[in-house]
Amino acid sequence: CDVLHPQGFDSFGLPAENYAIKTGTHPKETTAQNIENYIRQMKSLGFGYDFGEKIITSSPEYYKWTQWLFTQFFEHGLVYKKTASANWCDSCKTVLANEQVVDGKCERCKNEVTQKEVPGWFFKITDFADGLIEGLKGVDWPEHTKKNQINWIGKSEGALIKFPISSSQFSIEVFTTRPDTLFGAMYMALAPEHEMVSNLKKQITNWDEVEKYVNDTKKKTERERVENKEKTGVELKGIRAINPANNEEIPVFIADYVLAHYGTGAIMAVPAHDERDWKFAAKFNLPKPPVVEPYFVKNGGEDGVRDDKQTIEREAITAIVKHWTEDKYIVLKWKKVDWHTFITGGVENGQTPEEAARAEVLEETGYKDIKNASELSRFHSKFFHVPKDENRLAHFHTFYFELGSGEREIVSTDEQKHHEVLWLMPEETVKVLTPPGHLYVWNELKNGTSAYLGEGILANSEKFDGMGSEEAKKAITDFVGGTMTNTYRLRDWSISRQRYWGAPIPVVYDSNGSPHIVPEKYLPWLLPEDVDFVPTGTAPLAKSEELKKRTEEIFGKGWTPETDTMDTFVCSSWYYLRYPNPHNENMFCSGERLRRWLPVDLYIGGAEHTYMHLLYARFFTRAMRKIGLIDFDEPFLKLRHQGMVLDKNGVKMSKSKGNVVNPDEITERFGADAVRLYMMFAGPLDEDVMWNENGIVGTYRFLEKVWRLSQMCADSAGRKTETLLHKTIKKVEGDIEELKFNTAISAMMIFVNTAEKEGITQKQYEAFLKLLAPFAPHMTEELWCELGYVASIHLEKFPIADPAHSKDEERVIAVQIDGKTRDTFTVPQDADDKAIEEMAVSREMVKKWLNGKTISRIIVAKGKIVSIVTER
RNA sequence: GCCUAGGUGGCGGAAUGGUAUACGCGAAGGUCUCAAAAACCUUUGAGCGCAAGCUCAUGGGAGUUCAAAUCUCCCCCUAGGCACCA
Repeated sequence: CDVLHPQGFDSFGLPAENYAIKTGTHPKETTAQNIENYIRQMKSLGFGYDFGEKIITSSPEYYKWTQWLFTQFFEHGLVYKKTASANWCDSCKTVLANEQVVDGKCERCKNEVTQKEVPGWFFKITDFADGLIEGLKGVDWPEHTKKNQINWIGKSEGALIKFPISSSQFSIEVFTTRPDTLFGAMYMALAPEHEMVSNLKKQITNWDEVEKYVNDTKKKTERERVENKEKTGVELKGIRAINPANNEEIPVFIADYVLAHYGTGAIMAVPAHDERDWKFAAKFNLPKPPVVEPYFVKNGGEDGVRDDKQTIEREAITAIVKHWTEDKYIVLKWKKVDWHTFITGGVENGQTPEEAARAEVLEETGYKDIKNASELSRFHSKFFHVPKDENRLAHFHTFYFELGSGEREIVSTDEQKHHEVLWLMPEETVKVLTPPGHLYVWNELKNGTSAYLGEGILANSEKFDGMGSEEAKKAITDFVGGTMTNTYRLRDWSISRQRYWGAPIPVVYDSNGSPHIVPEKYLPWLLPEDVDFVPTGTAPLAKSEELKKRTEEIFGKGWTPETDTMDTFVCSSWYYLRYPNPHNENMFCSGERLRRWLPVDLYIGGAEHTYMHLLYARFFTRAMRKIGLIDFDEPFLKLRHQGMVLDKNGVKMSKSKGNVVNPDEITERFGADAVRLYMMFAGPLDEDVMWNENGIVGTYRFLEKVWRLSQMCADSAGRKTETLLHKTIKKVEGDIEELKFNTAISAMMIFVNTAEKEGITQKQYEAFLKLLAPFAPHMTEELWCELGYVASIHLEKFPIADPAHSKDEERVIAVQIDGKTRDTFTVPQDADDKAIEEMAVSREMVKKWLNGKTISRIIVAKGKIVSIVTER
């Protein structure tokens, strides 16, 4: 079949620009030189690309279409302008990428970096969030890559709820995934950047403190806010919010753990059911009342809920009882069922739960001297009560009792029939306890109360008490007039860069400052060349007289050009659509060629592209389909990752570390084929490869053996060689299909080692050379020529494995006795399980090991293993 | 802190429920040689044993199974990524 295996150069970007700044050479020139060198090196390694079809993203021929796509997106409402916070160096007057910020300082001038609102163009990738999640179902990608993208997009289902600010006309909207916990909201927290902070300035009585906190936050990079473990914040004194569920006033804080760009930039804080809110509330002495009580449903097992049985709902108690002198606790071991529990029982009419608990302790264990009593958290539980033969939905009150002495009454024989009273140490208790609810209260007793994050049954929530979390989410949202909605952690894609070496954004501004796209007939909107690209604090393109003149000549006096360039990820988000038709001057790609070649069948790239490139490319594909430019949703049907090459200390190779290997030098020493083989042999494709020159010696020797083998071809050879040849063809073919080049090479090494010993015919040797040809293209071509062929070996068909030849006459059977391999023997290939079993038990070795034991079971597995199990 | 992927000889790795350590590197001994290099042959997980062979070993601990590097749970460590996601 036809394969399009193209190669291109993503040549815009910061590294090229930095290199140009350093050397004073225009990036256009260095880029051209580098491309030429790369192509030469790739050719010397025998890479079979068609370099006539190459793409260079920094060429006007290509970026014309990058710009054209921008204008298409613009016209279809997928582009907009807004300000967003970015790392800003006030000394360089420039935006910095996270990696250019070192310890909160600019890597170039060491000036302190602050967060600044910077205007820029954005692509509406969030419009496609659901599709980007759904689309992953239909593609053959590594599971972990899919998982990572889904987590990155981060869909949360929740509600928008408004909290009025008392004695003002304002209200603040929050997004929450847990509207069921609204009655437990004890404070609100706003991102320090939240617009309401300045709106409410007049009413805030501690403005100085608030302003200082806002300014301090600006000094933190988002990363520092993330890594800060201690929760900080400042209360907005003089401001109170009203919890719309119960109309109670709660304090309002600003806190940097709340991020402006997620949700609404404001949260309702429920200390009892969120870990961060719990910590924050603890620090600021705020109450933490629980409003959701844990609910455990037991499914499966002896005590799992059974659909065919009736369910009895009742109030219940459970009690943890501590020994009067030792650190031991009462656990009941049940007799009719495999249960270990604390003391449990029902609450009778007229009893308080505590009375019921005390009575139950007395009844079941006889102990009566309860010295200290305290109440623990409530929980709910649904399970099948084996002794009572019915499902139970029990609402538990839990108590902790400390005994004062061992004073005890006699326990009725009836109770004794049900369970045995054990006194257990804490570590034993944890091990044996059956009900999850009991483990939960035990944890609370031992480790103190903490935030309960799960769902459950509502309490302290007025008329919603007793409702399940799931149902309550909608009910409470409706009750306060909120709306159910989804939020994503994915943010819109900022594509503006204040740099020189990128595709100019094809936008001009009229004299009022309103943006207009550059019409198609003026594309490519060329990157001006009369620009000093050394950074001076103004955007490089703003310094171009030519660009200014061009804009005025075309659009009129007073019109000005956009001076930002595009993020290079824009260029790389659609290049695969250009590959089938790279020189088309009328379209980004003809419809015919799109249908012929796309989507991409197999895409190989590093795992580091999971969140950016791969997501952006998928967004582009979906956006272009929406516009009607293409007719598929997913650009890459099958994706596999390749690993990085590390130096021998396991460090990523990079120019800045000076640990890179020059392919020219290494090819000179070992030859391209040995280097290629080593790279493939060193490990699985998707794992990193440690560069170790000693390893190349191995593949070099292998190639020498292959060469020598050409002198050893005879008229006939052992049957072994023929069998192995067909096995090897099958193995190599399958491994290539699965991209397991390391094991394919291993199989070929085994073949050569065997052929050396067993002999080889010319026909077998020729078949082997064809197998090796894709791996070692140069040497196999040479040998092919020496054999007298005129046409290239690379035009030959791949050998076909003959199943009739790839089967051995015999196979080896292993015998395991009680799980240990004790003997092996060979049987004819066609032996059946019955015969194998009979042979196994008649073996001397097997008889010896079976000496005096009775066989209870014999398993013949996959015609390979006989497993004999004796009675124990 | 969170997400993802890993942890197998001296080293790179093989085996995805069925004889652990394929293949390669390195190392030791030998053949050839005046010598060396190259090449070739033998050995090479640990321990015990004259040997046949036995015991132990896939980060640690528990479990499921006739059988676990492989499946389940807990813990430890390493790498990569990260935007405290309400």
